[in-house]
Amino acid sequence: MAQNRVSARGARRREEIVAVAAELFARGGFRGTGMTEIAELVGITEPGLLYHFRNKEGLLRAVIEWRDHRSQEFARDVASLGGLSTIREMPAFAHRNQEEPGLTRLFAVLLAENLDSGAPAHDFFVRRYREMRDLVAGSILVGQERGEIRPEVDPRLKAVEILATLDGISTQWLLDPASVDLVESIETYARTLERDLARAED
Amino acid sequence: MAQNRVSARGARRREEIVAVAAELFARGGFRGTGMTEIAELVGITEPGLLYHFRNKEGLLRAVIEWRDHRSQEFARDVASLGGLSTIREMPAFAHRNQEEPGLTRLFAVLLAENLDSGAPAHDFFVRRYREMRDLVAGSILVGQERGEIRPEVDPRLKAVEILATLDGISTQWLLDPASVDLVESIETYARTLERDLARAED
DNA sequence: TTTTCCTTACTTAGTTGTTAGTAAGTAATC
DNA sequence: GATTACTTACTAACAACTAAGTAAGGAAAA
Repeated sequence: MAQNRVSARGARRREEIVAVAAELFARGGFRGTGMTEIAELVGITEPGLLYHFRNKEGLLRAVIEWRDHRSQEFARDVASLGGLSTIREMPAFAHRNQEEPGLTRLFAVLLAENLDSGAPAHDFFVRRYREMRDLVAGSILVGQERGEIRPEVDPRLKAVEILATLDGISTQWLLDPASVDLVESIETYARTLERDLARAED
Repeated sequence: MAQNRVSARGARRREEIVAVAAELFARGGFRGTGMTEIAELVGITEPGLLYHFRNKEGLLRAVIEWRDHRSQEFARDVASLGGLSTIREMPAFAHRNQEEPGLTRLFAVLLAENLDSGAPAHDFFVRRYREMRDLVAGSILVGQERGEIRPEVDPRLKAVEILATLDGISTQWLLDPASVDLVESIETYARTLERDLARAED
């Protein structure tokens, strides 16, 4: 077929399609978005899309992979700091999400759509969250080794909690941005966390 | 039409349908679940469903209302305790969710499907989360008046954070129950919260 | 430099399956 | 004997996807 061939023109077109699809999937979900809708916005016919992507699921995969790269890069950078420094980067993370709500929304919507095992991207999200938890837990462990973080903290449980809170705040913000201030909420949470993790010595 | 008439037989049938629909919406979402699928599982034809419910969205509304009643009852009971007592009821909340994952899953899936304003149940979820935040914030305020909770805590921001964490933990558990222990995670979070909210006096 | 020719990037037209929802008639129930 | 609770038969719209043909681009040959 065609997807394997590397052609500058085609690659550019594919990126264009992926960007549009990401936008629409973020709004309406995978199941709620039709190929026609995507095609129309790209300025192509429906079979034109299917020339570039084997099928709708292939397009979904491309969207996820593309967006995941950027997202994981950032996460890895932040986590590599280790310990409390990682936590202090959380407001930056919030700012980025606020300015680019598409990414945040895309993953929130797709995650829920793929909770069920058997859903097209279920395994991807299982893997992703395991990796993220490992990343955060590792960062906590580093903090404990440095003596910045209380040793009684269970890194794995705290990782679940931190990711949960960040996701949950983002979701409430996406639902009702007039009522929930993303940056303020995450900044406050970061302070809470710092207080929580730091050894009680004052 | 028919929905207004009150007939014992019909009411029972409607409940039956709502229960089945809730189960299927929880697995596959609203958009991912067909009327035929629901009808088949109820043991009725598709137009048979539409006799009881004006259309698919009407069925969704019925499902949400039904499940929301039970859910909010519980939330109200717990919040009425006020202060730290409310937080100490969180493990019970976790146990209930674990034993009845349908409800948890239903709301997680439907919430994400309705993030977009214009989605059929968007307004419902906006209202629901505002109410829940008010409920939790009120409970924190009570705790502060009693002197159980530090006065520096911002009740509204802490309410966002608490709901976020509970939702986020539930979602991770739904996605990957083998990796995330719902009850343990929430119990640990409850302890964290108690430590966080209590005045620092030891 | 122009012609040849293959590959890439599509289009038009159509298929098949499924969707929510309707119209009209019928069986059960009170 | 009317109201309630359906059924069968259908429709119109739309879903993802396929088949087959074509236009444009770029590289190589004449």
